[in-house]
Amino acid sequence: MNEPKRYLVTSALPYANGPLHIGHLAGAYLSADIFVRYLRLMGKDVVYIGGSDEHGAAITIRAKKEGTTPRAIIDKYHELFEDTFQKIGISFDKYHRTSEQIHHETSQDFFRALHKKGEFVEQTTEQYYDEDSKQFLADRYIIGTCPKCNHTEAYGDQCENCGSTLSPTDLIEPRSTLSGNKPVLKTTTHWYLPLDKYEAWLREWVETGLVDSEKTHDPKAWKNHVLGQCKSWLDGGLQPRSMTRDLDWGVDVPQEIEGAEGKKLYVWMDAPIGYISATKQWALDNDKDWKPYWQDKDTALIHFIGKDNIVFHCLIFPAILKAEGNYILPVNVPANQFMNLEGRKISTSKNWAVWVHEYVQEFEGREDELRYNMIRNMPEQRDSEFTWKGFQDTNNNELVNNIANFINRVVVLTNKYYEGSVPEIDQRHLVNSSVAQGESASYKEELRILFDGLRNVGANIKKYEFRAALTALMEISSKGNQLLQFNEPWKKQKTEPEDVKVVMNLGIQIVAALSVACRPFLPFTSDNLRGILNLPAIEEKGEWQAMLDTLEKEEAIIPAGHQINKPSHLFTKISDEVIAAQIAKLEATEAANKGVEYEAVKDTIQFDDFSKLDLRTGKITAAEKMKKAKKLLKLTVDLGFEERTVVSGIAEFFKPEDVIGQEIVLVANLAPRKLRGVESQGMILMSENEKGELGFVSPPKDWITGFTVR
RNA sequence: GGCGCGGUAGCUCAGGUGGUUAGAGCGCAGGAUUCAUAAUCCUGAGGUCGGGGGUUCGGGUCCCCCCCACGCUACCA
Repeated sequence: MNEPKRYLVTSALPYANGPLHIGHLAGAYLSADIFVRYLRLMGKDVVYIGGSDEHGAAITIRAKKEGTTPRAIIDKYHELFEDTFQKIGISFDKYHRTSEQIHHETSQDFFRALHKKGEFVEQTTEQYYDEDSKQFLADRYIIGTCPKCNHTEAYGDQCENCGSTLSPTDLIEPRSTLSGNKPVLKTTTHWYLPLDKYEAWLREWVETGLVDSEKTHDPKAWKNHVLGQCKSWLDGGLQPRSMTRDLDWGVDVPQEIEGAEGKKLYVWMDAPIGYISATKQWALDNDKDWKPYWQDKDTALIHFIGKDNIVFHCLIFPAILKAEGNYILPVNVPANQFMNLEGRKISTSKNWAVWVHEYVQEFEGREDELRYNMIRNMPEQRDSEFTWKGFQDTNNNELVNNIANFINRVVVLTNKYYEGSVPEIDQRHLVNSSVAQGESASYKEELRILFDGLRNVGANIKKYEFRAALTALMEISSKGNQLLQFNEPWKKQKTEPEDVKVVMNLGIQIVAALSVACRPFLPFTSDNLRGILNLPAIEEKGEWQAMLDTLEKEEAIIPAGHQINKPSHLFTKISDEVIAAQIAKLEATEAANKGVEYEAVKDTIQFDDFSKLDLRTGKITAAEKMKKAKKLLKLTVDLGFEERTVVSGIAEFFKPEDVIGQEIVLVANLAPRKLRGVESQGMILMSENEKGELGFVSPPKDWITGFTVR
């Protein structure tokens, strides 16, 4: 494949429902930011797109819960996202939002196009409709009595009391959460994308890179886990997926289409199109044409995402793009895995996270320090881990001791020996090689080493191997330290000043190269370093390429005679106290999470209701693991007067051999139900603690089985 | 249960198509050095490459089985 003419790079749209944490950064934003900054530095035509994902039922439900409007919620998070990204240096060309008019129009146009081409399959089903509110009710907007446990507040998709997965029509006495009225069943039509029909070409595209016999990407360049995940879905057989929902918050299905009233686009149809509408807005703002970026075969489209989004970006969105017909498909989807925090999964709901907006506030001016650690531990091939101790170590050992110290040494010596003026050199004077101790090297040979080092950084970035690229960057700095160490200018200055000039000139060239090469990773440091060197700020317009061109000719990047500024420290150490405070913050979270939360007592029932239950003491006499089920055990329960077979979801906590002989309480008159092909005749009472662990509710030891409990 | 990515030095991780004594950074030990934010440089110790079989002259690398962690999915009466 040829070098693309232009690049369109996207980062996953964060959902406007909670703040950004370090996992987001490490997953989809830093990698993309490094990539696009590098491309810009190489003089490439690149547009980097992001935006807030502001639709979907979760936002409406949250608004309802907090007594506010969806609009207020999305505004709050959109502002927070924009501010946070800007402060941590994610260099979007356009950070947009899906609530904008242009986005609604763009996604509706997409829908129209697919509808017109007959790509959709229409399917009509019966769903609940609220006649007062005049709208169909999403599963979560219907509550009623659970058919399984008789809980009166079960949702249409799930009963939170017994955990059953439900469908709204399962509910007894359903009522609308909007009006409280009884909803009526009404037919509704939805538009399905027949993914099953696209399966063949999707498979060929993913596995070989061929679309309509044209090579569009190299599958070997895709990550293993991305290919594996795609193949897993393809092998499982793709199902038609509804592209519309009966909701009141989202993009309207184009109203001229029959039956569109009250219908919204499915968020996973609407959100990725957000990349396109944001590109349109960028083009309007900058007087450009958006179309080549999405429709020209010479454009490389790259989606940076976390592993949870693989199926949408590698199968569903490409299917939508191809069905429309005018669009290119992504050349790569370099999904990252997840980043854990101090040994545990990051959890927004448990507040187990390092929030980026808090970091930029508490560590103002230390944005690059977090970026550095995130990149160094980026979960490129497998899950990785952030620890505050590790953060301190990488800062103190690598940023301070290696790179900042090297730069400081060069700047201090240049000021001391030459009053800050880059020394004129005589190239006949050789230096001790920075890479082979004891051997000598010419000025030009050392420039070549620097050139190779820079190329190595760039090559790794283009391969999406950002950790390796960062290591390559640090190697340049390490070689700088070696150059000084092997040549000892502080000793030779008195005896061989001409040799020292060559060494120090090289030192300055390396520092100047670092000011460009660190840019994708550490943009703020790049600015600071340019200031120390008294060089113009980087605009990310081909500077890296220009530098390579110069070095390839074995010429200096900074000419002799250039005046640099006084030294100042680029990075400073982070103390144990600062780290301890952050760890204490996490420990406080942990302590707060440990506090026992009691569930609210349910609605009062009458004695009659209770007496409907027939509870009996029993004893487990046999137990075996159910095949093809992780959580299920098949138990035989002795009730004295009869034996029952009960299937129970306790396999994660109890081994079959451990529960034999266990005395239990059984709901003996629960309607039987088939589970994995086995009829379960009753339900064993279990108590669940705050960790979700289960324990038996038992009668006294050696109690007689079959007795009633009341 | 099915499918998928992983399991390599104390820690974090590299190791296309099988080939001599398995690598890096941090940490640790010893030495050199003082221009620099006690920073830097050199040397060294440390691994039965998750476990067990197999193919091969030769396996971290290929095949089979098992174990562990994570993700997707089914499943908690």
